[in-house]
Amino acid sequence: MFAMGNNAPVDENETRSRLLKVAARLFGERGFNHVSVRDICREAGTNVASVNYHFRDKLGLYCELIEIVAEGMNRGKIAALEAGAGRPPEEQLRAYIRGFLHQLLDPNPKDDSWMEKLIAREMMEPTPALDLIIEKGIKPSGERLNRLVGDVLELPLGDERVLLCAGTIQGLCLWHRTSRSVAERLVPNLRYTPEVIDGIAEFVSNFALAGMRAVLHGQGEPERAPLSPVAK
Amino acid sequence: MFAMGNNAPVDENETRSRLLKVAARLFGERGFNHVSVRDICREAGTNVASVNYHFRDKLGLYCELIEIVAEGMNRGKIAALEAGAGRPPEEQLRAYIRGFLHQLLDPNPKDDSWMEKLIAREMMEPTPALDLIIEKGIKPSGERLNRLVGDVLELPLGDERVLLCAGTIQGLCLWHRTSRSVAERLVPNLRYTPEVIDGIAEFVSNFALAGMRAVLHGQGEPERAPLSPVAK
DNA sequence: TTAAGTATTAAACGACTGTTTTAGTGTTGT
DNA sequence: ACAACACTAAAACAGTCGTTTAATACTTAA
Repeated sequence: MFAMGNNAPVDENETRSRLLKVAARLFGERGFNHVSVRDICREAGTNVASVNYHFRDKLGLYCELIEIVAEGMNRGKIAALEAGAGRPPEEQLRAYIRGFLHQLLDPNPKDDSWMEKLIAREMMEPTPALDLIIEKGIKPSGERLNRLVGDVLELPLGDERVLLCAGTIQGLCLWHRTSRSVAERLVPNLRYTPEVIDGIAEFVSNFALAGMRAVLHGQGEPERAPLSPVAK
Repeated sequence: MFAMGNNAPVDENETRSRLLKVAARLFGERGFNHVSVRDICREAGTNVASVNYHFRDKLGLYCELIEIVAEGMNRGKIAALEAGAGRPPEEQLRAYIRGFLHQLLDPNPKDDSWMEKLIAREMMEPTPALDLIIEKGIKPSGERLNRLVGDVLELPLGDERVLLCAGTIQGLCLWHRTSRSVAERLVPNLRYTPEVIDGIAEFVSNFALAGMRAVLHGQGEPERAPLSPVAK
């Protein structure tokens, strides 16, 4: 039943939860491939074999972590979305971008910002867990963004332009995460304070909203090239 | 054993140039950390020790490669820039974006597209060669883009909005490289044919030009947050 | 012809990786 | 008491990594 043979039973299986906690931090900081099982166990104060005992293998720990954190992230985002349900869609989109950027760039991260960073990592350096990440993290998050973009553009969700714009907005945000290491070298004394992140969010929002409207009204040269990725 | 002290000097030091050629391809495909010295030597048909003999170590080979390819890339970009010198800046910017995306996404890459992919990689997963990459690849390339953006916006090069817009355009292009692994899973049968890449370039150009103009004319809410990354 | 220098080779080194084995805890249900 | 169970511990395993060593062959210069 419960309280199985645990030697130091603080809560149900302390070792297991310590591993999850440490692994979440390390994977978020360095990514799956740059964290060894021994790193995790050393910081968790457990034996090297504990990961394999509790999670089958390293990837098992990683996947379980993804499921846990994805659930928390989605709950948080649904709450944020419902909080601004009445407001104009533009304003909701601005809030989305702002929240997204804070989770990606805040140097004092909350626990639930792990997923966003992981998505950024997994895109550049996919692991066998990419499918799980897409299903649990990217798809749910992307659907909400799609709906917001569709509201702003007053287009149905399935419209190709909505999908492209939503993807582009995700890209604009993730870009600021990806380019951090370079930005910090090009701009000395760069610090991602909350005010700086707000400024970036303001810029990205303005840029994106104008870009969206241009796509809607067919600005620039008339679009004649097929936008659909499925060619011909 | 046979053919130990291999002569057959086709050109000056064949082994060395074979290593460079193979390494360029493999590093471009998989990145520094995901290519082993043994991978390179196996495909080049040389001994494992050859990398260390000719380039001191793995990083030495990597850095020499960066210098070589950066030179070629910059020469190519200068040529492309001068070719369109007379045309309107908007058109030049569209050509820049289109060329950039083709180098990032073409599944049958030319030799000189290695640098662009490497920059995308190094941002997410920096190696000790990041400083060299910034100096030889990102800075020269970025300066030219800055000039283009400055021309389009009719602003001086040092203007903060120019730097931000140029960086954002780079991000928009690199995003399509970064998100490939996810895009290929979300959109089945996705193939980056030249026509598809042209369509993406068209979309990105329209989106970016509109975004730039919005930043210029202060669209959206009036900008009150400090955009400068150096806070206060 | 001899000596130096260049280039290539097989083999090994030491450090690290994820994982498994084996033994040994203590707790639980009967 | 005793077997079953959940858990932990130290050690070893098998593999990969970048790098080094020592021996060997070829070219070149004296």
